[in-house]
Amino acid sequence: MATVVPSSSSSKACYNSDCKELKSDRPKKGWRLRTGEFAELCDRCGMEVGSPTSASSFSILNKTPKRGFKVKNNLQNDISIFRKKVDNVISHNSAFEEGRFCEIFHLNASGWRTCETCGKGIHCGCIVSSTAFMLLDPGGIECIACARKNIILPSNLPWPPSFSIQSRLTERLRDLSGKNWSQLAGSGPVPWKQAPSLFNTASSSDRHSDVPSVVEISSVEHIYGNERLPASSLEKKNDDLSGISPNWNVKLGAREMIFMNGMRNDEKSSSCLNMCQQQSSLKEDSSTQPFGLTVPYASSNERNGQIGVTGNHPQQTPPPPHGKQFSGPVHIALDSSGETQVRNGRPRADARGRNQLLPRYWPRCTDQELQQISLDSNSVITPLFQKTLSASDAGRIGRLVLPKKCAEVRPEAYFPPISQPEGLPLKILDAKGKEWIFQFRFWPNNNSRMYVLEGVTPCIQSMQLQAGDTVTFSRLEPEGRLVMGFRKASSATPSDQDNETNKTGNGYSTHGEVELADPSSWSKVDKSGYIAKEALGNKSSISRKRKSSALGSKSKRLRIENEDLIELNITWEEAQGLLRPPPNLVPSIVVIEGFEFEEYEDAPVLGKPTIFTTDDVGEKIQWAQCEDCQKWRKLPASALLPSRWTCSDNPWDPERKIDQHSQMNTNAFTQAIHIGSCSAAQELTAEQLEDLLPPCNSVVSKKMKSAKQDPDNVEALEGLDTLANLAILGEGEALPASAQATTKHPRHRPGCSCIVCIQPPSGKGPKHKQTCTCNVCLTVKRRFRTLMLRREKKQSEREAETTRKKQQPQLPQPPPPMSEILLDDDSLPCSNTGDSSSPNQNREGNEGSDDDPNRIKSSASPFKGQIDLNIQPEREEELSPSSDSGSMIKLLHDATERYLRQQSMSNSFPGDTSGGQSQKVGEEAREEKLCNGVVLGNSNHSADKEHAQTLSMKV
DNA sequence: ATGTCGCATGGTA
DNA sequence: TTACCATGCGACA
Repeated sequence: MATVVPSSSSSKACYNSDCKELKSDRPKKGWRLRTGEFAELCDRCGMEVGSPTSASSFSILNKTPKRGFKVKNNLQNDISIFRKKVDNVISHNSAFEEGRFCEIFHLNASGWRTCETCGKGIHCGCIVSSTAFMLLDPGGIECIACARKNIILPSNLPWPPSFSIQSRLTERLRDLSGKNWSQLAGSGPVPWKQAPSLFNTASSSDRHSDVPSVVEISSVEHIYGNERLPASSLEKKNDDLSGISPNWNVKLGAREMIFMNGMRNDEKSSSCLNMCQQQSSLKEDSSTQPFGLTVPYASSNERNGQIGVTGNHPQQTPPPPHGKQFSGPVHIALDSSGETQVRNGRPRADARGRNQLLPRYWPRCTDQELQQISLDSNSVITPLFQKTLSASDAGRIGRLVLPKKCAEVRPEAYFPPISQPEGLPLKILDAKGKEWIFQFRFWPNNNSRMYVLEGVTPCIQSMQLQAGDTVTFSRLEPEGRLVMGFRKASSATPSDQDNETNKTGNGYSTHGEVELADPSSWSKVDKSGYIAKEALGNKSSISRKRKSSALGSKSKRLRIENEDLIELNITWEEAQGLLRPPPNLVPSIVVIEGFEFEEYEDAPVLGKPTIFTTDDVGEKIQWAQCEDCQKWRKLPASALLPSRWTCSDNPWDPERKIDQHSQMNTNAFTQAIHIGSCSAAQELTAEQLEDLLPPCNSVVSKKMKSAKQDPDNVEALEGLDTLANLAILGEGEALPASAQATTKHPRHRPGCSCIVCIQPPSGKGPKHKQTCTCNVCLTVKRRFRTLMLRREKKQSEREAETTRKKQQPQLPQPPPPMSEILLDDDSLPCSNTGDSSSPNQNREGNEGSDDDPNRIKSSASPFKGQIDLNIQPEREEELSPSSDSGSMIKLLHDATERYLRQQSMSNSFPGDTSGGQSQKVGEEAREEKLCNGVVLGNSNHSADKEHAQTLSMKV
């Protein structure tokens, strides 16, 4: 009875071809026909159907011409039995009312089966009916009602209902508890042992031949002969399904066909409503529908049907095709325009919350790709999932992180279960047929597991993949082999765009919703397949606008890599220059690896790069350049400027107040207060600016020239990083920018010339001779010297401590105070007031202890006769006295003395508050300031201040 | 110094 | 809040 053969309304027979009855003179209305008319049923079949109320209750069903499906296997259903049963039912109710009519005009009525438990006939050939039964492990099916009774039975339906139905069917299943559904869902996937074909441990013949395993989307032509659904029908269908299936009508050209074997309920997709024999009820929330017959993937109709694409589980792998119904390609449904329907592939999933495979893993393969994958076989391809390669995936580590859902047995058991972290080797074919063997394994992670494929590097390289590209894992049926396809990021499918850039919060394309509501847009959508590609080139302003993109963190990272690379093409130094501490926050000081870092509770703020200095009265100021007039403006040091700052945003310039014609970029806030003006003259001369600019922004020759012209400035600059850089440059030819890069500390600012910032990164930069007296070398030497002094003192203290210990051996020794542990080499001469810290802070207090012989290293330096600027003073400290460091010490001493003599003309800094120290200490402290611009061993507050003082210059 | 392995961490949905 | 997962990182070879 489910096979409804369209017939002329003038026919006297009941429209139900299985009925054999003659319709009466007043036939009952049945479902809506493609012509827009309603099927005329006999009194019995159409009983109680003709009333408007009844009709409305079936509106979705009636108005929804469905895509046709074929059952790929050759399961012949005992329709006669079913007819009898239906007839029995009909004797009580209208068959149509009972929803036992399949809405599809099944020409061949394939797919009818009987429940193994109750014998109820169920059409298994369409998506909707897939919710009405479940496959049984031993074969056969069971209606949903019977399944409820055996709810703990695992479902044989790994694929959820691909399209949810807001229908009477749903209501009928509403009483099924969520818990039950959950349980069903949890059992959704077929246990791995039931799907051995993937690893060729069982032939296809082992499978249950009577299981309607593969349901394919057949072309409308196939179902309807050469007829096609009139546009009106399609429209009606979409009207009915509006709000149900936002994505399902996303269509592209045939070659852009995307596979989709299912949709979440909230996608509410629907392509085929098959109201067959629904005695059970679905939960209203179709998302909880755990069952689903294989939702057909779209497949290529090219290559004479050699490519079959299914969404079935291996267990449901169809037997070798035979017979006209089961052979040939899986046809994708065509819309009225004849274009191939495209869907975002969703592998089977139980659509239940966390058991659901994230949309980003849904396989979206073009048939071209599948054609690529299909090789030359007649295999059916089952896209499983895809993974957009992260940097880690594509990196040298060779580990491809697998989605847990795809890796674990349930519910997305694409890979064999592994219980040991070592996992199993997996053979995966690439599109060329080459076999790769990856280690499928996991490691524990947060009470969970993290699954990876190891050893993918050769494959990745072979495919020339990189981060952002996508690999697709499919299964080749009936061989059951895993196939790995790929898609370059540059050739991302439109659905990728749809899913990754157009996703709204719920992960579904708004396109789909719009398009669903307007079927006429289908053709647009079809084209959009290519348009979307073009849109990709635009780097999708949409994606940036969308706050909640479907992109994961991975994708965001990728996006940065791929799209914002240019925008991020700034150096670390520049980035540091952009960082500003959050306003009104005092940083805490953290010493890491001997280096001092300012740590803020809040993240640093990206601000406009400015130049910090002090004015002639010793007040900290900063200079900022107007974005409009390019003039430099003096601002308080505490000012935090936006990245785009103009004179009009300058409320600190009362003398340069509102200039009406320069308010282009003024916001309301700044208008309300004092506002600067671009018309105001710059307070900074070009030469002064030249001096202010950090070396990276200033031509060295100009700087030197400027220095010559202004001895005062050169004094300020020479004591800073400029001098260090120049010293490095002075070694010979100018170094490329990369060679000049230093390992500046995170809070480095222009002008900071602490030893951390002035030394080139490890392995970079020229090697300095022992006799070199450049600023960097002198700094290193001086630090070394102070280290030695400190070490001596430490040792003597330790000896004294040991003596005390011997006198009081029973008393536990408190840990040394932090000031002692973290004392900087230069802090020793300074006060040990506990606030000592510096960017150079080292741990020689510990590392330099003599009682740690492991730390004594040979001084055999690979750079004999040279000074490695990358050498760490604390390491130097560890030099063995027996080594040739003695000469080095002497050299250091000589250089230091020479340097001190050179600096003897320098006056004490006004901000030098290191009173109370010995003269030597004071000199050293000053010495540090002169050389590094940062008071080593001082608190960060004073250091910052004095840093600015060091930068002080008469502007 | 470099690569690998195993796990931990933290960002994100 | 939790789970996932991209990536960092220490240990080790």
